[in-house]
Amino acid sequence: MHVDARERLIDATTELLPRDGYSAMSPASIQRLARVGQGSMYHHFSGKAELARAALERNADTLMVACEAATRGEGTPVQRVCAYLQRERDPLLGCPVGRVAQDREVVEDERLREPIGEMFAALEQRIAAVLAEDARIDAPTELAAMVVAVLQGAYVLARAAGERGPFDRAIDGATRLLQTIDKGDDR
Amino acid sequence: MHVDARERLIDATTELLPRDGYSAMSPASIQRLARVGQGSMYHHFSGKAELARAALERNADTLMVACEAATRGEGTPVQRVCAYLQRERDPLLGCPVGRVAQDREVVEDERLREPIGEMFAALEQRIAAVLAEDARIDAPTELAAMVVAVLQGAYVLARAAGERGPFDRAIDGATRLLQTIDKGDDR
DNA sequence: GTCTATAACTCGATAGAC
DNA sequence: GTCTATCGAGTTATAGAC
Repeated sequence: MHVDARERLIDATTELLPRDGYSAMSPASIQRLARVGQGSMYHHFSGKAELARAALERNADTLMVACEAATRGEGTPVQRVCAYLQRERDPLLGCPVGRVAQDREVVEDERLREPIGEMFAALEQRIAAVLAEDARIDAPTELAAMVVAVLQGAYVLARAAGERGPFDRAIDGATRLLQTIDKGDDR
Repeated sequence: MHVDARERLIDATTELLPRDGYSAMSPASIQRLARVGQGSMYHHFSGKAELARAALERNADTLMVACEAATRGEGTPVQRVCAYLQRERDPLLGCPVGRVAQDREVVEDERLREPIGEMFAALEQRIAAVLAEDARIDAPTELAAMVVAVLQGAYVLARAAGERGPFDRAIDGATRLLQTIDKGDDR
């Protein structure tokens, strides 16, 4: 079985984006990993930006699906959001999408920023909707933004520390705090 | 009154680091802003990395001082931590220190990662110490990590969205949640 | 559709005059 | 201590053969 070059290029970019970021990810490295030549890459994509956008959209989809799966489980709304927070992640690598949101080139190119902004907005909305199922929780919108922010910030701290400790502490702190507002009696 | 070239170089780098990140910040732009020539810069510093480290240390010091000032005020421990969260910031620019913590070149160069990691550790410790003043708060260490993470994540969300909305929501959510554990009777 | 060669540019850093 | 000229490497992208 053999996937075509276009597909392999997106696969490779999907893998390299979180590792190198956008600016530091060179077309040469993509071509190497995808086992695709220079000319081939520029045949399928107009350039690095278009390829990165395709890969970002794919990574964003994957994360959205994972969020929906994690929050669809059993338990109170708060418990389901906590389950999402506790998901398996690789803190030292960085978030496959958020990792590049600090990159200046990305933020200044609307085509690249768009899929990232949309994913975070969708994540926030999804989590807010789950929390809103419990009518006694006020400000579900703000709590949802906080949940997404804790995750992204936890990645930043882990990378800055060179170890996952701060990541786990931050997630743990957020989980504990959320549980204190969970009355846990609406199942 | 006239500051020497060395000082102007650090000043300029201090300003450019949060704006451009590390990789995208070129020595040429530093020289332009500092009104210092190429040769002069390489006379005072061994290169871009050494200059960036000096600037990062300065930015980290500034932020630590601001955190200590904000948490030294009136009110319960939780109120003082919330006051720190609510400090005036420029979400679309990015944190003067955390902004570069995602950069691969920075993370892989111990000389650059060190001052960043140390600042976050110090922030966490400071906030944990404040929260620990209230003996009824459990897991002050984890809550402190969460507070620092929320801030860093809020920056990420704002840059990804291209507007400060998500930043304000995340800070607001964290503030509200923290206030729910504040019994507010130990002053 | 894929290849190789190379253009056009920018990067960080160095050399050597003054 | 500061200047200008330049190096060598690496960048994204294009040209043109196959």
